Parts: sequence; structure tokens; C-alpha cells
Amino acid sequence: MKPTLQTVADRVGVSRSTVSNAYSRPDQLSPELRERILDAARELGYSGPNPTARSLRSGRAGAIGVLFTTALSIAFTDPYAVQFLRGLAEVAEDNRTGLLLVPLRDDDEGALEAVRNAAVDGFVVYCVPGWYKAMEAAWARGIPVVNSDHFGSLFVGIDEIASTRAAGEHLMRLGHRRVAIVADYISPDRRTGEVSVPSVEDLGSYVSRERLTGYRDAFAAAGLEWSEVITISAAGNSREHGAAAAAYALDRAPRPTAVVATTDLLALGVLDALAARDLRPGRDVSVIGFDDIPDAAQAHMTTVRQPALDRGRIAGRLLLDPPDDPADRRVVLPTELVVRASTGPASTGSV
Amino acid sequence: MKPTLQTVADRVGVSRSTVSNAYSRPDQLSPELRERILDAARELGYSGPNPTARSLRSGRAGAIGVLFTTALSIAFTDPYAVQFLRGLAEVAEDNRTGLLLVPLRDDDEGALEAVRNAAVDGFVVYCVPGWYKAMEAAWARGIPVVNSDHFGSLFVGIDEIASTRAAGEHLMRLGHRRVAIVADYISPDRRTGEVSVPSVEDLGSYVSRERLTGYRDAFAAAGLEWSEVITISAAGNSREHGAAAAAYALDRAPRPTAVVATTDLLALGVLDALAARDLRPGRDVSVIGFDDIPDAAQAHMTTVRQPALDRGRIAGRLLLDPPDDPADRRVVLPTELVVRASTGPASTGSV
DNA sequence: TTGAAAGCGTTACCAA
DNA sequence: TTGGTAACGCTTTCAA
Repeated sequence: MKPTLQTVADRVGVSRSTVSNAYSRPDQLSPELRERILDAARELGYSGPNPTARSLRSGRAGAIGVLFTTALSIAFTDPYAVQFLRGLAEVAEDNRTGLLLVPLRDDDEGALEAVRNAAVDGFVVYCVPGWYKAMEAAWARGIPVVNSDHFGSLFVGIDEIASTRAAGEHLMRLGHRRVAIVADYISPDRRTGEVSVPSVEDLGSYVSRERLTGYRDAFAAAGLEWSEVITISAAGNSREHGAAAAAYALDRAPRPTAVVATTDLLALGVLDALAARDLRPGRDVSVIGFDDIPDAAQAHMTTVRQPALDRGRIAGRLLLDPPDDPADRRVVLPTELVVRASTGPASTGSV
Repeated sequence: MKPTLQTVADRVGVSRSTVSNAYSRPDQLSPELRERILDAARELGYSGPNPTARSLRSGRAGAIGVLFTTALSIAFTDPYAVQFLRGLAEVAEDNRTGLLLVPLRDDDEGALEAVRNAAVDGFVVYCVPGWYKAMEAAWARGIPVVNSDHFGSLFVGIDEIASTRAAGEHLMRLGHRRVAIVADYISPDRRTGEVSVPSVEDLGSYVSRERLTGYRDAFAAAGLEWSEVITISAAGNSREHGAAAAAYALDRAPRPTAVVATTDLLALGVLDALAARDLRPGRDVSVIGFDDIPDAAQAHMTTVRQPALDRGRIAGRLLLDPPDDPADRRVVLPTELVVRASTGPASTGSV
């Protein structure tokens, strides 16, 4: 039989409350009694109050649920995601709170149940396309939910549209007119290949939708029709998928003078594809990514920098201590276009 | 006021038990009554049984605690670790169980409390040096603990010593006699630099200790004294630390003909250091890693392959369903020396 | 098929 | 400073 508070109380000859206080409110009893209680506990093999019972009574689960799609391996392969998580973990730790991972593969019943059954004080959603039913389940729980994409009552993110619009303007200024865009989550069947995106607004994935919108707007302002832009779907957010997707842009004539991607991971794949074809980034083909992960700098890649760590930190703070003022419940972080060697003037003469 | 089971029961005019059954045991009541209950719940905004209360009553937390040291960012930067976690997550998911991350930075009181306060059914320990007090706290909880290093009652791992012994023998066969070893966690002050390791047995880190032992034994069998081997401590398990550590081996005369590392991440750093000095791996200096992460293959690096995904999976299974037979509670997985281009005959003539 | 009663192990609150 | 009492919201057992 596992020892409980009562066991210890009986042994020392005090009440449960006193033993409870010895653990949770050391200032509420004399140091010597506390010492006696702790000794008895050790002797009995009592390792402290049962976390679950404590949670039930105190109304605090002591954990934040982290909702994300895609295999764990992908989620943690993206340096951007890891940074976000790190910021979140930092704040969680400071608040004596754990992080409960809730992977949402395949939007099935199992995922729904996982969300409903998670003993957490709130959810942080990251990389979850809006169509996931699990999102509704999270809302239904009636606990705080922080979103980075579709705007909820608690939000921390960036101005996605303005970010890629700036990137697109940069491209237009350089004179590019044959442009391809690589994005994940834009093909319903999750295949890699060229897809037609007649109306960007209808895309299910918030991130891809917004980022494409920014590019579309920038192109339009420069007189480049959206219908002339090649849109390619990547089956997932990885370097390999990016390279595979890039092939659909690079192996056609006339070849685009610029290939932009919705994430750095994809864009790095585009660079790989260029290298495989002996094409020079910024000379033969310009490339732009998004996130500014460390590898982007190393690859001299033009990209949009966003504060991943801060996003995570702020998500944690919003969740643990939701501001009353609605204005404070939505945080939009600044981004910055980082121009490096992977973009250059359009070489209009190329094949 | 948040709705509870009782709220719903009152609304429908049934007892709590029946509502409970509607969620947890659908076969225990008529489909139509269940439907009525679920409808009422929806109407009242009741999102299902409170996970904490359910846990308390049923005695199942529905989560596995994952104990690890080092910043989250480092932990998730190592592809080996991510694979392990992925295997674990897979099994957890199949068993409707979550993963609670419990980072153990700086072995302080906070970490202890985090372990004591984690609402979990067991702990999986990974990358935690044996000296951490948090480990004791985990054991004290009286719930299953799966270890990959210091042998507990539940264990899944590999024969570390035999693995590096094979690698060491490979090196000896190639004629290397000037050898350096890069390892993390072998310097008490966590600095990068050459350290003296008179007796390998005394190292605090299980992994480094075992892997060094294997090399030591292989060298000894070939007549190479341990005292002649250069041991270098890396401040952490990362490519950068590996490169920094390698400098202590490469920038000395006579230069070692081989530099081995206790992880692939470190070994990749060694390769970086070689490249920075225009030294050719396998010709000028032989390099061996450990883990066989994808980048290792890409870098044509000789290394020891271990089944990371399986390790994670088995850890999960051991925890969720501990075998009765003690023999089944310890699983040792096979490893394999993968010889690639980074090792070659010792070029004895080099400076 | 449904319901009543008894906890699960703790903390909050108030009285002593 | 300490103790008694009453929940926290649920599941389980057993009886109807």
C-alpha cells in the first residue's frame, strides 16, 4: 500500500492539514514540526503529495498542452519550431509548469480524445491548420488557448501578409517576372507538385494562405498577375520536400528567375535543388525563405526573420496569465526582411 | 460556473453514473439515452469528464514523464534524441497517453519539485547523467522508471562498451597509434579542452564512461596505452562544441591520425574542424562518430549505428506494461559499426 | 439498464 | 500554530 498524507499524519500524530502544510506552505508551521514530518515521510517512503489529487483540489493542472500536427520528428526537425518550444518551456519552467505534448496526427477521434483528456491549464497551438477538429475540442474545454495562426482570443504571431509582401516587393524591385512559390499544406492530397491556386483566400492552412497573400499583393502591385505565378505544393515542411518541389519549377522552360518558399526549410531544399543543377543562387535563380533559422544565414539566404523564441515565451505568458484588456491579448511581433546573397537581379536572358 | 457531470445528469434526469458511462463505457447504456446525454452535454457546454478528476479516481494519469537535461534546444537539436522521442511518442499515442516534458536544468530544487509534482504514470529518462538528484526523486515516486543508462529495473539500451570496442578495433587495424577522443560530460566544469582521464571508471556520465571504456579496451588489446590517448572534453553535445574540441587535437604536433567522438554531432564538428584546416577525413585524419544520424551518412562518416526509434518504442512499452519476468525488463539492442570514408589507414608520415 | 453510495488523496477554510 | 470539516469531479461497486 502506497503511503498517503494520512499515513504520515498518523505516524507523527498530527492532522492531515498539517502534513499538507509541511509541503505546500512551510511558513504555516514550526520548522521543527516540519522537520519531524518530513523525516517521517522519508521513513515511510512517502514522496510528497499526490500530484493528481493536488491538481484536483487546487484546480491547477500544472501543465500546458502543446498541440501540433505532423509527426513529432518533423515538428522537432524544424529549428524554428524548436526555438518556439524552447521559449515556451522557459516560461513554463519559471512557473513550475510542465509541457504536455499532444500530437494531432490524422485528425482522428483519438486526437479529439487526447485533447479532451489532457490534464492541462491551457493549450498552445502551433502548426495546426484550421480545419482540425481537435481545435474545436480545445476551445470547448473552456481553458485558455493561445494561437499563432487563426486568431483566437489569445494570440501571438506576426503580420504574415506584410512580411511576405516586403519580400515580394524586394523581388519585384530586382526585376523578377517569372516566379514560382513553394508552399506546404496547399494541396488537399498532400502531394508534391504544381497546383493551381485560383484564390489564395480559400487555402485551408493559415500560414500558407497569409504568406501567399503577401506575395500575391506585392506581385499585383508590380503588375505581375497571380495567374502567371507558378504555385507548387510541398508534401511537408522539410528540406527534402522543398528540393522535390523545386524540381517542378526548375525543370521547365522558361525557367523561373526566382523561387520563393513559405519556410526556410523548404527554401533550403530549393537551394539544394539549384546546387544539383549547377545553378547559382542569386545569379541564375533568386531564392527567398521564411523564418531565418541558423542554416539560412549559413546558406547566405535571403529570408524573413521572425522572433521564434519570443513567440514561444509570449505564448507561455499569455496562457499562464491572460491579460484582462482584450488589446493585450493579441500580440503581433515585428519581422524583418534579411537580404543576403540568394537574391539578385533577374537574369532575363536565361533559358 | 463550469458544468460538471452532475449538471448534465440533472438536465437529463439521470444519475451521475449514467452520464459517466455515456463517456467511458458506451456499451453500458442504451444508444438513445447516450445520445440524449451527449446532446444535453453539448447544449450545456460540457466538454467531457474532467481529466484530473478522472485520473484521481481511476488511478491513471494518462501521461509519461520524459526526463532530460540540457536545454530543450540542445535536446531537440540532436537527431538521435528526436528519433528516440518519436518512437516513444508513437507508443504513447497508441496507448492514449501523453508525453510530459520535464527538463532538468541545473539540478536544482525546482527540478526536484517538477519530478515530484508531475502527474504521470512513469518516467522515461534520457540523457541524464547519474549524479542528478532528480533521478532519486523519480525512483522515490514508486512508479515505473525506464533508463537508458545506469541500469534500473526497467532498461532499454545498447552494449555501449562492445560498440566502441568494435570501432576502436577498426581503428587499430588501420594502424592508428596517435588517437584523440572527444567526449561530452567528462569535465566536471563543463569546459571545452583537454582533460586527463586517468581512470575511465570514475567518469560520472554513463554514456561517456562506457564508450570511452570500449575504446580503451580496444586500444589496450592493440598495445596502445590509455595514457597516450588524448582525451578532450566538449562543453556540450553539439556540432559547434565538437569543432571547438577538435581544435585541441588538430592544432598540436604531432597531430593525431585519428579523432573519435562519443556522438555523431560531436564527430560532425570534428569534420568541420578538419575542413577548416584543409585536412581530408579518412586520409589526413580518420574520424569516427556514434549514433548514425542522417547527417553522418551524408558526411560519409564512419560511425556506430544504434536503433534510436526502437529504443524509444521499447522504452514506451516497458513503461506502459512492465513485464513480470525480470529478464524481459532489460532490453539490449544490437548496434553495428558502419564503415564509411572518414576512416582510412594511418598516414604515419604526416606532421 | 440504471442508480445510490463510497471513496480517490488532497487542499481551503474557518475555528480553536 | 494546529486541527476538523467539507469539498474537488469523477469512477467503481453493488444493488435494484
